[in-house]
Amino acid sequence: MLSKATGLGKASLYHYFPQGKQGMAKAVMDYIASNFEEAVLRFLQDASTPEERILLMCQALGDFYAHGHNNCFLAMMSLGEADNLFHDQVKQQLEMWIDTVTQVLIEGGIEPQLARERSQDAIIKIQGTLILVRILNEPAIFTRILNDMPRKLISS
Amino acid sequence: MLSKATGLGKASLYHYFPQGKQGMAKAVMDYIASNFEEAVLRFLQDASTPEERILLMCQALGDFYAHGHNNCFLAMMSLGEADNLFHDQVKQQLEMWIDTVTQVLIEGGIEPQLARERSQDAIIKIQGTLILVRILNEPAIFTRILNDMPRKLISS
DNA sequence: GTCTATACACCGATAGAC
DNA sequence: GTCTATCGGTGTATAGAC
Repeated sequence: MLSKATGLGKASLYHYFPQGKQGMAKAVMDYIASNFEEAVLRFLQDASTPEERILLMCQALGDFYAHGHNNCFLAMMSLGEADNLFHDQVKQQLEMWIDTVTQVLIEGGIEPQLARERSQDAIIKIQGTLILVRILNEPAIFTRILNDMPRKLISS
Repeated sequence: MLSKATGLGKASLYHYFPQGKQGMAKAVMDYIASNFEEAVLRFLQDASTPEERILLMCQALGDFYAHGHNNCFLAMMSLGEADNLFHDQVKQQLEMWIDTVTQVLIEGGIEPQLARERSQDAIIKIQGTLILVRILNEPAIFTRILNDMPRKLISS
């Protein structure tokens, strides 16, 4: 697939990625992590109110996951052989996401432990919804969950 | 793996499964579906109250997924090449689970549409939690989600 | 039914020419 | 840098003896 997409032969790809398959996979991971930060996490570091930041993140999530049609790359990489090679990196990315949301909720006046649980709950829902939508082919579920998310995160 | 586990040579396995890999995978799917029905869904058809049935199902789910240490086979089969071969069967299984929970909630006096959404929410949480626990290696999250689940499903 | 032997395609990777 | 050719290994499956 990479060969076809780039127009390069296999050997040329191995020239750019001396670490072979693992190097190519890491490049994809880094690329997606960078995208996610730019397209989603960025809103959590805005100057606006915590409520507004949460709302913006949820909207951004809809686009990032193509309203349920994209899979989560982190979830993919936590399976099979990839898990052996990238577990630490995947874990770190996910923890960063949870921590960032937690911090915003704390700034919004929510108790630290509750903030952490709500943050976990939100990401659990994203992940679970992507699975349901993928299997059932009902994008409306993704929309429903994402619409409810800001309120569930910030309500007192 | 199958050869080692059964003590049979490859050719013998192909004798029992003339459909090859696909036949073997289907056997695994059917086996797990049967287990799930016997170990989890069974409680939803009990003679007790809807509340009690939901509670029993949630307890059974904890064991079935080894408190977060097992992956969901349906979720696995919805990825990659397997999805092409088994999408319909996977979808049917998942719909059956959602429908069964929905029916119990309706019997418990919850409006049909809300019942359906709550049922989806519960299964979303199971799926999402399995991903988080697998990546973060924090089984406590699974316990927390499962403990809250009966209340969230049946509360008025 | 089970085995050994084999076919065949693909994957990950490298060698070496240009 | 890019290519063709090739290697070793593995996965899926079959042939044919017993």
